[in-house]
Amino acid sequence: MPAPQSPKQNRMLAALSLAGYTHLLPLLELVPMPAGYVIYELGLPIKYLYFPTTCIVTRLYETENGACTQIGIIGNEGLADISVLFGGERSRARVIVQSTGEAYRIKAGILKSEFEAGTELRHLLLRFAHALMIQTEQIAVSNRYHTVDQQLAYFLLMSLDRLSGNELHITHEQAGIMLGVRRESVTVAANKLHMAGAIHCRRGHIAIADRKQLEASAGENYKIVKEEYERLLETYLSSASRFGRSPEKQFKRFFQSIE
Amino acid sequence: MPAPQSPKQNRMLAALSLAGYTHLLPLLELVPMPAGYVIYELGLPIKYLYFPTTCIVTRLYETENGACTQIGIIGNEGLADISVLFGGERSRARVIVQSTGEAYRIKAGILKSEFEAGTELRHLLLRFAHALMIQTEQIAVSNRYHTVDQQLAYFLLMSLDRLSGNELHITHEQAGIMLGVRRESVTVAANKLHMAGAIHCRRGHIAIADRKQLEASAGENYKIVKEEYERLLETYLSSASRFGRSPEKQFKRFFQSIE
DNA sequence: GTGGCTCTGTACGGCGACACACATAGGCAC
DNA sequence: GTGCCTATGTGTGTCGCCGTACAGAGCCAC
Repeated sequence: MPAPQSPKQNRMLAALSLAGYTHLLPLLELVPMPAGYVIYELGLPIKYLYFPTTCIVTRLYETENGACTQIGIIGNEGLADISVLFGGERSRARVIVQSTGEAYRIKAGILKSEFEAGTELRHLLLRFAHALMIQTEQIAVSNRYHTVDQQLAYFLLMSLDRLSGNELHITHEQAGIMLGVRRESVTVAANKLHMAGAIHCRRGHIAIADRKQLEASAGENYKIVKEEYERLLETYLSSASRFGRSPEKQFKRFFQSIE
Repeated sequence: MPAPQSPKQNRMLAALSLAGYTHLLPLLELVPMPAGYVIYELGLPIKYLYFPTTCIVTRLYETENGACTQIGIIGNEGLADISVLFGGERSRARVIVQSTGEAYRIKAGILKSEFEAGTELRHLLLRFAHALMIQTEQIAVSNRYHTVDQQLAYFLLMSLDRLSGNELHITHEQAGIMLGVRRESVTVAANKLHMAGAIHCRRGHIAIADRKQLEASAGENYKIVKEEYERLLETYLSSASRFGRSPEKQFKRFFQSIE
């Protein structure tokens, strides 16, 4: 495991080759990320992009009348927010810190240039973007077909996968905002999950009691996204070793035949 | 207007510089795209990517028990399917032809190489990917908050924006599959839109009667995505002129500093 | 025109979530 | 402990969509 307070706590950064990492290192700055901090919002200028280490970041979509839905969650496997790199300056998504922690930030313009220039970083970022898209697609499906119970289970699992403990500091009200449902619906759903033995609730806290049970409650919903993220992390690892040896050469061979 | 049966009917290809376009041209092949043709499905090999000209392509997401939801629609402004370029080989999205027409196809491996190599094409593709992500995000929100009427209106507008006429060849059953609702719900919703004077239905056909009214029925849903796609097309136009003059200059500096 | 298939319209009970209202309980400040 | 604020639990009526069932209507083949 990497030492505390190292950029390598972010798995994407850890996946970089030595050359790529040392190149990026002086451009990174450790910053605290308090819950509620707005990283990106329509109309606000974007100065920095963030590689989370111990915080988690949520992508929300707000409708005209103020209703929200979470459309993605980002932990130490990624970057907040990737959409800036795609050239579409405007997005209705609002990106905020969901859980207090730390991140390494980098000037948005610099990372954009790095994204343009270096194949290695770009590959990692695109691969991550793909996983994020699958997350959003899955949420779209979930919003149509799944019950609040299932969605709450999914949300808890996704969040806790990206945190060290097994307890989430969140009220039913806040969870309701994330899921785009009423606070009361969260309460009812949480009670169902509690009855099933999956979670344990305290005032302002939700903890996993039985992970297997919780995963069962979430259904295919979680399974698919989890698998995708496991594949993402595998890609990170293989990328690190591949690029570690001889950056560009190995990369070319990769396209000729899959090793 | 471009001549019939030219790759320039696809707006992304039309946005390329002369150099980029002539480079790509011999690699493109005109193919008919019959409705229902599967472009991409989990488990099937991907040989070709498609630049639609007169067809429209839909991205569906299928759950384990066979229920579907549309998570995106692609016309002559884009490419089907971009996810292949991102390095995530697997996606649960199924990409099929929704409306019969034509497209220019290119070998997936070749376009992937072009995507890696050329900044111009990559910029266009990423910009398009951003618009597609916003579409998916919007659908996620829509699936939570909007009624079937609104979603049907949105679907009709998005489809007909990408076709030449103002009539869609589609049954209520098929529309129901796209929206992820029952056939009967589509019938009821279509009648509401008909009563409002927005559309006119025939057996197997739905036509716009009053576009303003239909847009009003769709709500912010459509407006946001439409604006995003207008911005995308503007980017295409400005890109064509910018790259026409001096292609790689702005990124050269960073290539040097990397080495 | 006639038959037959597909598409469309309508109805009814059920369920999940919503809006609203209100009661209870946890935990911090003092 | 006491008070107070916030978080949580519960109930009632409404609404939108689902599942199911069935009737009518359009259109092609013959």
